[in-house]
Amino acid sequence: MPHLTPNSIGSVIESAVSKRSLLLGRAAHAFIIRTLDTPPPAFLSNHLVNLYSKLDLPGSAELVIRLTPSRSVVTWTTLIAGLVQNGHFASALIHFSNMLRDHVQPNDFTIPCAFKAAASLRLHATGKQVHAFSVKSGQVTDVFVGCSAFAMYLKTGLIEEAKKLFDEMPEKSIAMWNAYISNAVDVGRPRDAVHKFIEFRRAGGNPDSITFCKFLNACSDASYVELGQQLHGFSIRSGFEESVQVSNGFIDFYGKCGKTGQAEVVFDEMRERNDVSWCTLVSVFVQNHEDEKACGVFLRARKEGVEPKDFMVSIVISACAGLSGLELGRSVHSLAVKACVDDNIYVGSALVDMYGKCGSIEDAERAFHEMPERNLVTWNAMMGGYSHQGHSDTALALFEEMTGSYRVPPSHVTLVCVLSACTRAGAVKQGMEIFESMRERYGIEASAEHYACIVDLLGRAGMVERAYEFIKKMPISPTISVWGALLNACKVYGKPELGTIAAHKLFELDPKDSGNHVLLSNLLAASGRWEEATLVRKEMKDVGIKKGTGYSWVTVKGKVHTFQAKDTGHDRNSEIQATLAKLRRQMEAAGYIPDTKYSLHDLEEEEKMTEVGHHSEKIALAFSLLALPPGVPIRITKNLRICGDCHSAFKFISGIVGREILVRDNNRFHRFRDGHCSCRDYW
DNA sequence: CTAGGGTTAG
Repeated sequence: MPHLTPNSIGSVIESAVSKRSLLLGRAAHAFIIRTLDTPPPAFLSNHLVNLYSKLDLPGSAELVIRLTPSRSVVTWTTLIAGLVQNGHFASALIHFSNMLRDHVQPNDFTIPCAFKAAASLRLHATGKQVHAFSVKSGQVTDVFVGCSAFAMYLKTGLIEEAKKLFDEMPEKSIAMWNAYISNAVDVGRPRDAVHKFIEFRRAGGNPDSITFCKFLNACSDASYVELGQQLHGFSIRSGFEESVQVSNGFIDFYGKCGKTGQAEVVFDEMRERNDVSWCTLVSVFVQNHEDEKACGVFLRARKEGVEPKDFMVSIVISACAGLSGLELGRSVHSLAVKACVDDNIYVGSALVDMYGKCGSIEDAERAFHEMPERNLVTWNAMMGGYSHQGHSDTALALFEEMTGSYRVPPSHVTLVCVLSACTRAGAVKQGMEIFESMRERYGIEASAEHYACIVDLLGRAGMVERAYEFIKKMPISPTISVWGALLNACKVYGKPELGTIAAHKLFELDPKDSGNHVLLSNLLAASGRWEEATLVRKEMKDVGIKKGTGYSWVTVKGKVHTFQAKDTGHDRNSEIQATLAKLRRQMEAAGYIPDTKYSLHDLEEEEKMTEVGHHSEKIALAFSLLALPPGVPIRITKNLRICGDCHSAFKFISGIVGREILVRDNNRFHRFRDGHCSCRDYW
């Protein structure tokens, strides 16, 4: 490289920075040391500081600074800006004061960095000092300086100071409006954000891509669905159809409003996508419980060569949790290890959650213990896993450990886990005590979810009337899950009157749901109130509510086998039928009597018996017994709730064949072993 | 060679 001039070395370093190539940058640095005088020209030192601070090697950058006698404002600012960009806010502030001690005056590039660092650390006193400095030097009126000072006051919560600054600014850049709107969204005041946007438009402002993104967040947070849709037209007219960020914002907005179809349309129509586009679409499907679609988009992304980063991996793992897809979950786990993202706290928490929901508590524990750091979500996931699997005592012990020795303050999610663990353990007294001390001890206001837990707690313990009295005294209006818990208890303990009250509340709140009608009708039938039961069925038919088709599925060697009731379409059908017949004989010998009230059709008794014998979960079980090697636990997933007859049949079968049977239905998890189920009181 | 406001999650 004989012809390299200092100027061209500068360009080489510049390109190393833009390509983020440390190798190239180090080569240039070595070349400088070998061929040029020490110290090199000041501008080359600046280039080197820029290189190391952008590539997040602050130590090397500091070293270059120390070896540069002619440190200028640019040298210092380059270092500080790099530190801020890489999130090292405290060192940025330390170097800001080092710079002052070095008698170098900050310019209007330096001060915004200092404001940003102070704001990110919520150091309002430091922020005020920087502000005072910029007033004295006359720099506040600069649009960048003023805007960053304004943003600092917003972030540190000094709203009055922020407003004063806003009004005093001679020229308001769009960044100032964006900072305002964005802050309103961040502090949970989306309506303020919307009002500010309208004020901005009245003042003649034209939104840019950042305004659109933040405004969309405000729309979804405040459920302003129509406003967001109107904005879609406006954004296209303003020429933002090509903006990847804005399109990503619309995908997210439509997803949060439950319009997954629209979200997909926006995604499909994008000419260019980045990995955020893919992640957003996957998470849209997960948020709306369309986990299969989420996995489908993920596989498509893999095919298109999108790198599996921590973000994507954590979302896909939660999709696997929703599907109870242990095999797929394991394969995403190994992908996470290969991509070196399994150390990420989001990924780790998602793994704990996934293994817990898939019924593999040992894997959940392993993932939990292997995590380098844990946060509240990690603890919640582990506790949820234990509680879900019926290990109530372990869940409660973990709660003690978390709040006691680890001093992690619980969230409302934690308390839902704890209360449901109490329910499973039948610990009424303990559960009530925790519930009543929530506000005082943990500063958590009980939400409808917590009330539902208590109704469930009392209901499952057989105190159905007390549960109803409890609902009547609720200070907030009871939700679907509250009445659902009561109806469930009425079903278990045969309380047709209360059950009818609960069910009718549910019909109002959730008119399209078929499950509640079926539950009430079964309850009435079981209590001998045949006419009322028939009436509920008739009502259901009249209003046009259909019971969704029930599916059960199992995964064998990575292939998913799906079954419906009375399914005869599988390749191994004749073997399946033979297994079902054999199982029925063995069960009957052990004392099993088919419970025909779970047959939903108007048939003769004999036919009903045959029908319940061919529910999708039984077929899936027969197939699993054929297809899986002996001793391996059988995992069945069902999109509806497992039927009561199948539930008792599975208990018998688990004893007869000596196998563990794990069923994940759309309500809960069942582990059948040695003639028992982990949910004991459920049916 | 240096700057403000910013899209995705458990």
